Amino acid sequence: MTVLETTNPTTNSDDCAGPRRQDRRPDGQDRYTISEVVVFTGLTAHTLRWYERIGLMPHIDRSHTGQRRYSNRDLDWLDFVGKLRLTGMPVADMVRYAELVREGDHTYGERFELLESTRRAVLDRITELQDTLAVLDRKISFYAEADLDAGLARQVESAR
Amino acid sequence: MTVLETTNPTTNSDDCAGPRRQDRRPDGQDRYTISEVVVFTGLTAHTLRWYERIGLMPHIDRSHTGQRRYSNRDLDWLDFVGKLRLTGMPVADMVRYAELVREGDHTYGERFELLESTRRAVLDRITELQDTLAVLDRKISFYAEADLDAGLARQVESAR
DNA sequence: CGCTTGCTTGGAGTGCACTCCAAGGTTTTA
DNA sequence: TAAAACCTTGGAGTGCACTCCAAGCAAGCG
Repeated sequence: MTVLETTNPTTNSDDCAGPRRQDRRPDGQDRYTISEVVVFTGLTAHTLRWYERIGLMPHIDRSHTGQRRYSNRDLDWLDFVGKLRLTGMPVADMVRYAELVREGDHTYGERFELLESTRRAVLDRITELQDTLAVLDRKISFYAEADLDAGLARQVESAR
Repeated sequence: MTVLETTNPTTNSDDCAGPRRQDRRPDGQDRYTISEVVVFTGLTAHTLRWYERIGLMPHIDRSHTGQRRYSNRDLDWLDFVGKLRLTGMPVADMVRYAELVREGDHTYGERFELLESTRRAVLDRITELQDTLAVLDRKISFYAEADLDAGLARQVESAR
């Protein structure tokens, strides 16, 4: 029975977080197989190939038999893409950004604007989350009190 | 041609944010049709019915002919659900919470824990977004410099 | 009364972001 | 050299959160 293409996201061998990304090799010997990149990024091999298909990656180098060989530069790009993903940016927008990078230096302005509007979206989202947190805290402290006096609690809640 | 079931999220008639929720009627005359609730919540009628089907709503009162009549209490619940949705909580978890509420007072402990872990998730997410913001800012200031070099200073200034 | 608009249902469809599969070729280990 | 593990592709499948549809009943107005 072959396992192939691990799917379990907990099999990351990096349970204790932190920037301990295994052992990147120096430029020149940076020809990583897809499964090494899986370890570096936490993405699945499926996802890495899919990123390439949709144009989110630059063209990845290949071995003489056609297997992917990722470079340190590719890893840097994947790190950045991971950050964009954390912002909640849709994949389509990330692809747009990747296209701009491929098109060359004359797209700096547009890239700047894309990042700026992403930045604003992140700031808005943070504000939104902080507001929500306030509501959550009120509800939580209500339940904490209710814990002390479970009988009256329901009436209090319906009154808000 | 019948329009029915508006789909356009910008047809909210509430473009200028704020808590100006139209005109809630006093308790006793609070029997809103589904389309009134659409205006209050910004959700579509489809979504409101779907929330009911999946058990995210308590049983909604009906007119003598079977049409939904929402109460102020239902509106409060939908507001709270909206907050939970903003946290990114999966709908399945919200349904779980709704079940706990239906089950009665003896589930206070579990509700408390659910809210507490949601709270922690929100805090983590805020931290994550702030970290991401730092990366974004570095990238943006790089582009801002590049823009200056490229003679695009005007754009930079207008962007702040 | 007829017309338009609104509401009902179960079930099917959509868009996103993956996620997996089959069938085969490649590389590493014993 | 043979088995085990790893890699390739195009296309199909999954899960989530809606989103829409068809067919028909209900409500408000001139």
